[in-house]
Amino acid sequence: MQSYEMLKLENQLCFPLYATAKEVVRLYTPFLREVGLTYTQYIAMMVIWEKRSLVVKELGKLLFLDTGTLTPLLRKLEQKGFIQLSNLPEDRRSILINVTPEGMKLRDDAVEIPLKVGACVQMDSEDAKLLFELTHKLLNQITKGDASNA
Amino acid sequence: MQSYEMLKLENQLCFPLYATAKEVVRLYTPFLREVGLTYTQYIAMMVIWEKRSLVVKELGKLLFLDTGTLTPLLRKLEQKGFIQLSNLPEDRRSILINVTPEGMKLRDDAVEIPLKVGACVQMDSEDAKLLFELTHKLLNQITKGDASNA
DNA sequence: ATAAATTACATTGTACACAATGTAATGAGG
DNA sequence: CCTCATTACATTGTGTACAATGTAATTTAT
Repeated sequence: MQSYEMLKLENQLCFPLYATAKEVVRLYTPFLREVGLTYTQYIAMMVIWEKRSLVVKELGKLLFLDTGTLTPLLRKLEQKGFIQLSNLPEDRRSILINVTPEGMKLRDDAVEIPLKVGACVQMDSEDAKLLFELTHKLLNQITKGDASNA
Repeated sequence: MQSYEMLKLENQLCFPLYATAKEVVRLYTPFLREVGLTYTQYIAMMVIWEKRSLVVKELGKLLFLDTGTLTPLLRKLEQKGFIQLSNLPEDRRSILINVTPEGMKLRDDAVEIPLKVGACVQMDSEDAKLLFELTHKLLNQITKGDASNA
């Protein structure tokens, strides 16, 4: 009887984590739409803006996403003209991602987004820092010893 | 130039939140599969186990999910025999969800799941409590003043 | 009582997300 | 060199998630 307590939604840690992540992504949506990106495309572009050039496997490792998600996503980014996909000569199994000039121009439009979203949230910086650290800690804990990270 | 710093993945709070939630859900998957549920079906069943009987709108409000997600999900739970859907006589627009005896039996199989997942995580209870509180705080902040909550 | 607004849910279309499987290229061992 | 395991990505199928739209029932305002 007592053990059913652990099956109550209100006693779960996973649920507020799941729901909050979902609602935060939803907060981004209207701002991202203005620049023609989805949330997942946005975090992919963040990596691509910084690296300029990288391979799909590398991107997947950074975003914790597999090729079943990335393959169609990258094709959409290519269709929109933000990236260019090509074969890596050194290893013809790999796909190289390169940002285009339009892709870099997009960054100038996107640069306001973190501020705009931040303005909607009103979380004090101490809580934000704590939440940042705790989620990173948990993420590292979970994905450590993960075979897919080998 | 400096402002591009805010577009780095590593400086985002949203990303570890998004990735952690995703990976935590993934942790549940093998255990949930043993009892024939997906994660979303599981959190829905948690509410249904506790309430025994409730209307779709109520469930949606508790889970932060809309009918586009819930309608097909509830039909699958009905097909599996865990719930029964019917019209509410007092308001024929509403759909009433009732748990079946098999649905209640499922709870006995599911009762081990929080423990099994907890064993995979190794987060000390202080951090877990903090993370629980911070995500709840942020979730309330975001969904406050939300028209869809009216 | 009746037109108009609202509400509860259903449907459609787009986009993840991932397990499972497939395929071609690379690398390792003999 | 050749076989075999591994790797990087592609494909398929299932299941969310949600915006936008549709529909029928209820409520509100007149």
